[in-house]
Amino acid sequence: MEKEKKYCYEYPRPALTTDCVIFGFDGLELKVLLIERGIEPYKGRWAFPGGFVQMNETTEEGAKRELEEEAGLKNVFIEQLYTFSDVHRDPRGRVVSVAYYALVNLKEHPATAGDDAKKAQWFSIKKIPSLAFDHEKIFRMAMLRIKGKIRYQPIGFELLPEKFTLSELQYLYEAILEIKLDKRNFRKKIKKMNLLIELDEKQQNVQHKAASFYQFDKQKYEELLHKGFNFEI
Amino acid sequence: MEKEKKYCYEYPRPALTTDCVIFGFDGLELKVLLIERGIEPYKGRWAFPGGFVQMNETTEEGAKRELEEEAGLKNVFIEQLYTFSDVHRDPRGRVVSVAYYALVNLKEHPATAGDDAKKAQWFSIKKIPSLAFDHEKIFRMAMLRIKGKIRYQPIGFELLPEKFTLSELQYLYEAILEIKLDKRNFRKKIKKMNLLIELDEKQQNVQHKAASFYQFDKQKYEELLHKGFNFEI
DNA sequence: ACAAAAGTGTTTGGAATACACCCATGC
DNA sequence: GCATGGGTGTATTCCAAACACTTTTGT
Repeated sequence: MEKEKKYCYEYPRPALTTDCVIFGFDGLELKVLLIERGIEPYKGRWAFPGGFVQMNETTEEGAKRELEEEAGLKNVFIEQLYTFSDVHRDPRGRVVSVAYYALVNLKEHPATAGDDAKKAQWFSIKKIPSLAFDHEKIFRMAMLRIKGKIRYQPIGFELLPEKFTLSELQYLYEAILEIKLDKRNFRKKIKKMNLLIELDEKQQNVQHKAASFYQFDKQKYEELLHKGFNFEI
Repeated sequence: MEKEKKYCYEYPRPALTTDCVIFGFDGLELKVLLIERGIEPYKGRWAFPGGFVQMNETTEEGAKRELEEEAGLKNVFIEQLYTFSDVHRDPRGRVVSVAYYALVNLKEHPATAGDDAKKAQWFSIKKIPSLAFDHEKIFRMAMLRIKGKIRYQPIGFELLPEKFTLSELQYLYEAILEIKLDKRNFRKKIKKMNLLIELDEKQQNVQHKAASFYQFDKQKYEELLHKGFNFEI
C-alpha cells in the first residue's frame, strides 16, 4: 500500500535536508565522520550524516539534531557551508540540501556513539572512500572552507581538547593546511596573537622534555571579536 | 474558492525561495536594488528581488531567473550568500530562502527595467529604507561578505564598466570598504598584482589631466586562479 | 592664471621567512 | 648515554603605511 500523502501544496516543493561534514583531529590526522548507508539509494556507500529538516526547526537546528542522533555529538562548533541544489543530486527526486560543517575534538568524542545503530566511522581526509550523492563535492567545499577559515579565525581550538601543547596545535594546522610549518615561526605567531593561556601543568610520562599545556582564552577572543579584530595565522 | 492543492507529500515541506542582493556602483556610491512590494505581507515595504524556486532549476538558476524577470539583468556575476531558515521569517508560513548576491555595473544597466512593472529603485547602502521579512539581516550579511571578499578576490571589476580609470577603481574600493585609501599605495598594490591592461585611450573633455583607461585582464586571472593563486588588496 | 584631478618615489617600521642548537626526560 | 621531542633567537627580505609635489587640461 502506498504511504499516505497528506501534506498538500498549490505548487510543488523540493524536499529540504541537511548534511554535515564533521571534522575531528586525533593528534595526527584530520578526519571526517561518515555513515554507511543501510538503504537504497547508494546502499552500502558512505555519506555524511544528515536528514530532513523539520517544520519547527531551522536548518542549523536540524543539522545539530542529526549530529546528535547519528553521531552522538552535542554542543559542537557548527557553521553553514553551502546549499546544494542540483536538480538530479538525489535519485529519489528533488532534494535540496543545506550543508554544514562541524568541528569536534576527537579525544572527548572518541568512538562514534550514534543512537541509531548505524555504522559510523572516522576516515582520514587522505583516505576518503567513494561517497554517496554529491557528497564528494560537499567534502571538497568543506576542505576549502576550513583551510581558508583557519587562517583568519581561531577555529582550530574546537578540534583540540581543552588543554593542549603547542606541538599539538601545530600538527593540527599542518593537517588542515596540508603543509609543513616552521616550529619557531609558528610559535612566534601564536604567541603574538596573545590568545593562549600557559598552564602550570606539563605533560607526564613522556620520553622527552615535557611540554607545557596551554588553553585557548575564549573570553579574550570574544572581547576582541566584539571590537572588530583580525586574526591571521 | 480555495486554490487547488494538488502537490502532496508524506511529510510537510518548507517552501523554497531565493532572494538576491544586487550591488551596483555609479562611480561614487555603492548601491543595492530594491523592489517595492505590491501585496501583503509587507505591502509597500522594500525588499530584495526574489521568488520561488522551480522544480527544474537549481537555486542559482532560480536567482538568475528572478534577476532577469524583476530587474532585467542578464549575465551578471552572482554567488551564493547564505541560506536563511528562521521558522518565522515569513508570516505566510514556513519559507526557507537561499540568498545570493550579484554585482552589476550601473553604467551598462542604468535604469531598473524589470519586465514585471514592479517599482524598483537603486538605494545607496548608506540610506537603506526599512526592509521586509529578514532582509535587513540578509543585507548585513551581504555587506560583510563583499567587504571580506574584495580583499582577496578581484570581484570589483564586475561593478565597473569594461574600461575604467584607476581613480574609479579606488573610489569603488573605498565605497565597498567604507574607508579612505592612499592613492599612491593603492596604485602600487593594484599594479603589482599585474591584472590590469593599460589602454591607449584616455579620458576626454575633462577639466584636468586626462586619466588613462584600464581593462581587467580576465584571461590572465583565470590562468592564475587555475594555478591556485592568491590576490590581496 | 587657476582649479581640479592625474600621476609619481622614498623612507620607515613591522611582519614573514629561513635557519640550528641545547634541554629535559624515560628507558 | 641515547633517543625523543621541547624549547628558543637572529639576520634578512618583503610588505605596509605614511607622506607632497609636479603635470596636464579646460575654462
